[in-house]
Amino acid sequence: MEKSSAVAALAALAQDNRLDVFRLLVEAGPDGMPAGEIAGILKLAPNTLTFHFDRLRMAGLVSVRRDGRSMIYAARFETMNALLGYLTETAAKARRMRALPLPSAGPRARSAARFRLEGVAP
Amino acid sequence: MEKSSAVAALAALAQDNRLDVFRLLVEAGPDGMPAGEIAGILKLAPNTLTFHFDRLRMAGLVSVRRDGRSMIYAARFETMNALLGYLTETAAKARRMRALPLPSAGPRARSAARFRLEGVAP
DNA sequence: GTCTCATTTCAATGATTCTCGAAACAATTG
DNA sequence: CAATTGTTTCGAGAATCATTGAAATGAGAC
Repeated sequence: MEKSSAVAALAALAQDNRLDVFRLLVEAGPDGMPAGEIAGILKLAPNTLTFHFDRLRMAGLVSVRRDGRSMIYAARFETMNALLGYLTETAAKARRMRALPLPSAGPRARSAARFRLEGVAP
Repeated sequence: MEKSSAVAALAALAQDNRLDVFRLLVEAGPDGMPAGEIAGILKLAPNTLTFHFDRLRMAGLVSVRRDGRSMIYAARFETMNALLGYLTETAAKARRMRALPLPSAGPRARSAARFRLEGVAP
């Protein structure tokens, strides 16, 4: 992931309502959730929610599809994984540069950066 | 980590210059780096840099100490780890709720969320 | 077709954000 | 002490952001 994409994704998540929306969509899984249901749960005005969806969508963090008159939004796990990768990548580089400190000093070994969000975005 | 802290940290990192600053500080390690050196490398006006340091500091992502007339800024790995934890936590919950999909369908197993940034903030 | 439901678009507003120039402050140097 | 260096504080300005109310669009129901 490039820096500009990382900044976009971070900015998209750096807002109370949007973070709530995204976390709700992650819980909902790959099938997503209709906009109206999210508006009901989070008590957000529909037009305000559209505004936030746009931000999340521009950052590649959610996808949309139409089902009847509902719009179904879903989390894009791929992008979230890429963001987490970008954030831990810097740490990995730093670790390499600092030549593996505390090789046997500490009781428990430091684990390498590993993570994965599950799911497939449509 | 609480949601408000996560939003604060995300917002602090969601800006080009600040992300550069933070990544530079992560590379610099626990000993940190003087403000002037960062200003030189990233070509930022000193007062602009102070503005960004304040954001990062308010979010708990960096610490400061004075050394002579230099201010030494250092990344607070603890906070960054907490943020990564917060972000992956949601995913873990979602995974549990969706009852471990693809238990043996894929060739390689999905690993649990594990990460760690190294270092100790002063 | 008309009606209703779900969501989006548009325009306006107050709040924040980022950057800059000028001035102030702190600590070392001469 | 005055001069210099490194950084912060202050004030201002343009830009972006989040929210709102009103109107428009899209799709199914009657």
